[in-house]
Amino acid sequence: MKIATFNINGVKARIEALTNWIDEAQPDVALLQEIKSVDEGFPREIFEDKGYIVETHGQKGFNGVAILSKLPLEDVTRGLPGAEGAGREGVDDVEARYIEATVMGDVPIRVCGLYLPNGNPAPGPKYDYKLRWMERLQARAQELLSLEEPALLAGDYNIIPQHEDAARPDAWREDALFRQDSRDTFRRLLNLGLTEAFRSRQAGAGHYSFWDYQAGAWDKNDGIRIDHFLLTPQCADLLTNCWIESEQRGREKPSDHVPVWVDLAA
DNA sequence: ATGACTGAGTCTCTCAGA
Repeated sequence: MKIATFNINGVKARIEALTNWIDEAQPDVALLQEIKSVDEGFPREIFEDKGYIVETHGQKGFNGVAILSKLPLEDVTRGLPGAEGAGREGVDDVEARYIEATVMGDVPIRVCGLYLPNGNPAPGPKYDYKLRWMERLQARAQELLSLEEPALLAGDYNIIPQHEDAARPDAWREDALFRQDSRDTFRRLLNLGLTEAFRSRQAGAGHYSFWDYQAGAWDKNDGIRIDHFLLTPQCADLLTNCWIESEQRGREKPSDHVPVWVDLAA
């Protein structure tokens, strides 16, 4: 089963590039971030006509996450638990950044699609929100790990885990994506017993998932790797491959992120 | 080549992204 995570930077602006990608790449499951759409505005019929089940958790203007799946989904939940200020009824967070569902293949897989807060400018309230959000994610990851079942947490983490994950790490030293607190909090998440899928298959520098629109970043391969798959042990045992589809960044009217994939023996 | 872009809403400017 092929599962992709893709920060599309606006479903309306990306509809051509996104549908072309779906047609060519044929993901079994796609976890989308930054749909920048309310649920009612998401063009679900376009994907339903291609055979996908569509579950969204959107808001006006910014953020927003979605799951497209060729397989049935069960127990869909929206929002990351543990926010102090509740938003819409039944949803814990004012910002639409998290969705979970169980993909009902031969082996059921719990998939969590997340769009972690950027956190800039740092330090400041937005950075504090990012770190608090990561603590809540850690609590949810602990719950999932305690079930000892296949589960994955994937999406735009807005974290550069290591120096080799940025073309110019010095330029990011004080940025919320690379600050020591951000990396330490990400490391604590991994240390619960999660496997970072890409680094379990591929070492070395030069592998990125985001290139800024500005200053010719793509042409210079001035990128960062911030979109990740974290797998429970039972899910990591199913992993057969993980790769970054960087070619998408060179397409017409691309997102600034590209898809990251896992292939699971499930 | 000292490359200031893109998307959405408040909509010809501002905010946010990373």
